[in-house]
Amino acid sequence: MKFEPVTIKDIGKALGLSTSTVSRALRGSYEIGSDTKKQVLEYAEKVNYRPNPIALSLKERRSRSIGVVVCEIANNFFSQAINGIESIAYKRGYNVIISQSSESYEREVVNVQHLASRSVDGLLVSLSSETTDMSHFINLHEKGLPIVFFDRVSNEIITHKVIADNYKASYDATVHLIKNGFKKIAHITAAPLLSITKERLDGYKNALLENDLPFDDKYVKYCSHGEKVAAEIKDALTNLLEMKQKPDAFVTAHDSITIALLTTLKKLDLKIPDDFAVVGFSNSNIPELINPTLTTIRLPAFEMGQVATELMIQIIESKRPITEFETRVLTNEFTIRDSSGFKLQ
Amino acid sequence: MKFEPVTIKDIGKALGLSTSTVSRALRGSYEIGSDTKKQVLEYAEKVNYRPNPIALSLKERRSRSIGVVVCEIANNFFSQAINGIESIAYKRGYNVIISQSSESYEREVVNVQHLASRSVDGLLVSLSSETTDMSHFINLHEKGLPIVFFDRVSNEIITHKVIADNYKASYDATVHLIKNGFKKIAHITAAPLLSITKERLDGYKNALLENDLPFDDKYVKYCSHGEKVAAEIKDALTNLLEMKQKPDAFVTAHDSITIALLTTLKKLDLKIPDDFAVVGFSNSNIPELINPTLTTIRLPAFEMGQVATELMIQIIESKRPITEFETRVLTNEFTIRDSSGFKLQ
DNA sequence: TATTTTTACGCAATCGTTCCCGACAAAGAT
DNA sequence: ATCTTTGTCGGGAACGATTGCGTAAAAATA
Repeated sequence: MKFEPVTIKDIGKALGLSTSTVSRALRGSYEIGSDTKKQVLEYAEKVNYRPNPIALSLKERRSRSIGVVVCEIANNFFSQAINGIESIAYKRGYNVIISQSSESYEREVVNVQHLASRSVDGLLVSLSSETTDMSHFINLHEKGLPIVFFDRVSNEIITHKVIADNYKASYDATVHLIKNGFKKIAHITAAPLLSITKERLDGYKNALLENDLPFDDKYVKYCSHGEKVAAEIKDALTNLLEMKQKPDAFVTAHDSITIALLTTLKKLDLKIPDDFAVVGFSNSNIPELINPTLTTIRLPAFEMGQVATELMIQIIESKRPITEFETRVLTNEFTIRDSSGFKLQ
Repeated sequence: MKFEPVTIKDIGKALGLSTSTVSRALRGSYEIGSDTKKQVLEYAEKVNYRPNPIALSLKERRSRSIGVVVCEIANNFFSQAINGIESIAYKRGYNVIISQSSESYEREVVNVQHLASRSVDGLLVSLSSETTDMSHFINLHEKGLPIVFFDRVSNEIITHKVIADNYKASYDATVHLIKNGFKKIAHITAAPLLSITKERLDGYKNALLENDLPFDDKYVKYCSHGEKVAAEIKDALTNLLEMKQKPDAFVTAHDSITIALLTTLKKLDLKIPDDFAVVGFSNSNIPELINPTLTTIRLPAFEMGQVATELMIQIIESKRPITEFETRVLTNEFTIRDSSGFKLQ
């Protein structure tokens, strides 16, 4: 009843050879006679022999698998990124083991330990929004486990990183709104600790300053966006709408925030872009179907996953330890649609 | 430089004990003295000992990992389902290894072989739209590998299955359209081979017949929806619009078809629901933001993933071989919005 | 005190594979 | 004819953990 694949030992027994001979024949070693080699190869083919990856992992201390740590799988950006990861990993013969932190530091730590103990050959990481202490990564990294960060990175570890040009994206978005006549632009963004949050905030801030508009803290709202983004957005929005100088436009720094904002505005029966203009970071596949069509910054999620995985495999398969690391910055797709149309005077 | 975790042997050496004693102490065996036990436990804690899962896998011929085979990760339904899978698997101490077939039979076969050779303890499968030959699954299943199907199932293998009530969903959707005055309802659906396609077609068909409306083959369009759904939809739509009796409503059987249809209708500047009403299967998180708001059938993706995983772990951890299998049918969420509003007379 | 039982631990096999180290024949060199 | 080389192959350890069996010493019993 059990699942019993054929082993190298079985082949040896069947052919009257030792396991070492079979092993060598299978790997095409020069010290095996061509007759024996052919015999083994043919028999192995016949019985559909597949080397046991578990045994190989134990022996070689590598598993040909890559661990992925993200905060959420069911998210446009990350599922697209995972798609990119999987596409490269598959081609290169690696398995992908996925775990999600749900934006929790503790879950992140547990997941990372779990993956490490499963002997993944490397870790592809996008940090949780709670993470400040990086020691769980630093420990493993110092012991030689390759780590590549993407999207949400940290500068506490020197390794390959793959990010989008967040600064430029929110800079461009903000400038675009300014050009269209909006002057009181609010920024609703993710958790303050994240690298993406800082970069996007800087872009927004500098766009304002360079266009002689004031930067005001009160126009910046942070949403940690765990399970309850909608509620957070509503609070933030209520807060913004109660201001004497209420904003006339929003730059949202995250897909779920964008959606929550649009939903909230719609519930309050506020018009876009007449009451408020919106430019959102979003990897949604239907910005054109939203009413009004949504001006978006789309992150190159798929490519980010691909590049991160390529860099990872490069490290894993490198003979000599890698000392030169790079930070790959990919460009976003900024598409202007109706939600950021000209301000009515 | 290498990544060298502490082993049971290291502990034994440090404490002057044999590996067997350490192993037994760690597992709390009764035949180890309490002093020794305490000593080992404390030392293991101190050096942060973690048993090597690879070695355990080799020994116990199980890997505490579950393989997932879906056609696409970056898809609302599947990413939500994977979320459900991961949530249960994590709780029960299992890893999740994901692969995608991209609707290709060949890729599916390769992925399945790959997962099987990695000694996954079980396979969670949603079939590709090309799959007719099930022998790659049958072989493994006969050798004792647990398989649980979800969403896209096959009756060639008797095992647990988790599906949505596809029949009822499309039946209800069709009846709803009929009640709202639509009489020429087209059905745009997925690949003809899939179980979900058949079930949804039956629901649609019977709803028509029971309401004394004719069922017409020409109103049913199949889209295999690989990479080029949009083009397929456009063809199907062109075809439908050229009919003398062109339809006045659509029931779409898949998320990407729904989106492609809406996009195409929008491009052609056709009005919903005045020109055409639409009810779509969709697990999009923004049906209310679409213009007009979209009447949807939402599959319980997360729950399906959860249930499938629970059933899987039940099989894996069962002492005696399981002979009684069930097909769990979960209910969908049918939400009526504007895209299926009353027909103008 | 002598014998049996219990306690507490070690030895060694096992899982599937690789690889170092010999072994031993035939062939070539001297 | 003897020695060295070459070509083929097998033995066995190793990877990390579990576990059946064996056994010394200590404890319990006769």
